[in-house]
Amino acid sequence: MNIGQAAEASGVSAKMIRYYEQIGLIRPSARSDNNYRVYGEDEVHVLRFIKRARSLGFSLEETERLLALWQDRSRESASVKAVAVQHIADLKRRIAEMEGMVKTLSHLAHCCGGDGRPDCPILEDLAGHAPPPTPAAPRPRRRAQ
Amino acid sequence: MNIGQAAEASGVSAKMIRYYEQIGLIRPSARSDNNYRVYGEDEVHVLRFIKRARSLGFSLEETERLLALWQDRSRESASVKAVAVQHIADLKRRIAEMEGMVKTLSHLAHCCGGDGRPDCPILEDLAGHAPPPTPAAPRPRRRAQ
DNA sequence: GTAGGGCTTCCCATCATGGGAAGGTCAAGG
DNA sequence: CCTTGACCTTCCCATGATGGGAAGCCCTAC
Repeated sequence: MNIGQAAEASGVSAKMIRYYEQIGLIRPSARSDNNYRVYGEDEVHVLRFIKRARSLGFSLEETERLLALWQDRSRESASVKAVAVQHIADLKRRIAEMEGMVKTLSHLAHCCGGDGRPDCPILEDLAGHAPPPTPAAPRPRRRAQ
Repeated sequence: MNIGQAAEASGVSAKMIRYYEQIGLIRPSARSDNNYRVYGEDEVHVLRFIKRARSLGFSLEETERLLALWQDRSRESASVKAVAVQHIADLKRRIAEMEGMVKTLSHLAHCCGGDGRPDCPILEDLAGHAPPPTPAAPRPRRRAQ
């Protein structure tokens, strides 16, 4: 199986497969005579594992730990659970943070007329009730080059 | 006021102030004889505006739009509200995504013994019930150089 | 005069992913 | 036999927002 087929079969892009190999998340695959990467079922399972872990929000570093635990038959499930529990806490923290933003913004948006007049509580909040500086907004917007 | 004082007064790091200037989010400050950046109250207000917008999760691009609206006295509050409403929707989408992760993970973690035995529903889920490939986990972990 | 702290620019790293160029390889079809 | 197109290879660059740090200039206090 070439990298394209492994990508198809696992849902991980070829680009990412090469990257995972480069950073040592997966081991270098075998190569065929023409120097193409060659994959088997085992490798596809590993890629699917990574894909699933990523879709649950685990970082590549956490994914690496989980992968190692998966392949360690003498693991203790407590080790796995610890990684998961930590990640859940992290997700909850980020969710709470965003919910705070939503709460504040919803309130402000609710108080904003959203009409043709310039008065806007959203801007007032952002400005901390300071008057806008007279100079116009910057236009060029050339990002770092 | 030098950049360090402006950073102190606004809560935006000196590093970031320079960056914002570089990408055109704020206009280049005046310079003193010794080529130091010089800031006044107006600039600090702008920086605080940016800081507040960032703390509400707005991207720098959205922040730029809000900044322009703030400085446009003939703005329509509808324009501001549109930016906010879009951002709220975005936040809600991301929250929902993460809540899905939390839900799945909480269930799996709850079902996991978290003891000294190797059996682990978390790994089973990640693996899609495939057996772990025999090769040990990769160790080197040398990131892209 | 020198020590320290602040400022300047410039480069690099993060995290995970994608885009794209330049070139090798292979199969099908004219 | 040659071309075309679809693969594959490596290499470099970009994203978004931020921080770290080096090398060198400026100013003030001792």
